[in-house]
Amino acid sequence: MTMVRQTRQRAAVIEVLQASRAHPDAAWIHAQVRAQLPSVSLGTVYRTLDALVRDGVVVTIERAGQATRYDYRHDGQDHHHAVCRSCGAIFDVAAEALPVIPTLGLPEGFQVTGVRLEFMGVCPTCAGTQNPAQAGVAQRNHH
Amino acid sequence: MTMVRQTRQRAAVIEVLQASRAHPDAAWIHAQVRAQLPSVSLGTVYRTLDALVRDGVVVTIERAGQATRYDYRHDGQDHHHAVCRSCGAIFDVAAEALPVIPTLGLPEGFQVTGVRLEFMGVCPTCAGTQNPAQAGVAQRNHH
DNA sequence: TTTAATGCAAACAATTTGCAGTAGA
DNA sequence: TCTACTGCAAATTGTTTGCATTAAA
Repeated sequence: MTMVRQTRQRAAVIEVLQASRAHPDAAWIHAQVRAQLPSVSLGTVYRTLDALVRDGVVVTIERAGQATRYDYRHDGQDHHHAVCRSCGAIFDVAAEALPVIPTLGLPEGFQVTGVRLEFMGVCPTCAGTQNPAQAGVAQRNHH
Repeated sequence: MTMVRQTRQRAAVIEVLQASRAHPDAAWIHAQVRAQLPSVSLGTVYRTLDALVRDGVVVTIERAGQATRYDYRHDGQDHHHAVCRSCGAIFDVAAEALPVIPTLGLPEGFQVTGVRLEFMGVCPTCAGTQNPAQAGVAQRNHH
């Protein structure tokens, strides 16, 4: 039987994740965790995040060439994202604001474990400016 | 004024894209293009694909650590995807099968240019087998 | 004790970029 | 002609992996 172990580093990663709604990436999470446990490696952060994603506790926003952003599902609440094409800022969109998406048109027998909905577009700041805002983890909802 | 030029390599990339509904990645597209124009570089393929994505002609499916898959929007028709977590197979889901998604709950002033909807889950083949199918470009809708 | 989880560093792979040369307009 | 586009190769960068060690159960 496989056995999942409760470790200090795993707890730290989860804690950082829960405390942030800024859609952090692995490197940022790593830095935060190191403030508590200086010896934790980036590899461990990645492995822990993978496990959390598999468990459905954490959701990812993946963009080619850019670091994956991780999003803790607070209270198991579903929500979706609006991603600015220009500056990379990510905004939360409450799932309640959207209708339940029926799983029609799927291949016969496909078992859905999660739905990912992303609105691509231009955020208010970038829409109004010539020079787009700088993307970053710290900066969020920059409007 | 910027000027977009019609080049042989760009035409070849578009042609390959239009001919395939298998959600190919850049390397596969490159190989196909080279069958016609052996000198075309992978860099050019990437640059061309980027332009097509910007123009909204092509849609991407991005997964961390894996190659981005490119999907030509035939007839400008919107459609979404079902991605198998186990083998990576990608299935098309007709947009008609889904309700129009209202853009409520978005940040004030966010201009939506595209919606990306992905059903994550397990495909019929992987659900029924212990050992998952091999993911690949050639293999599509393996049920 | 048993073996999952870790830290470290090296390996990998996808994508981007600088630059000199090519070819559309 | 003019300059967008190309090919090439090197550089980046996010992510994964092998292995000896540590620590949770």
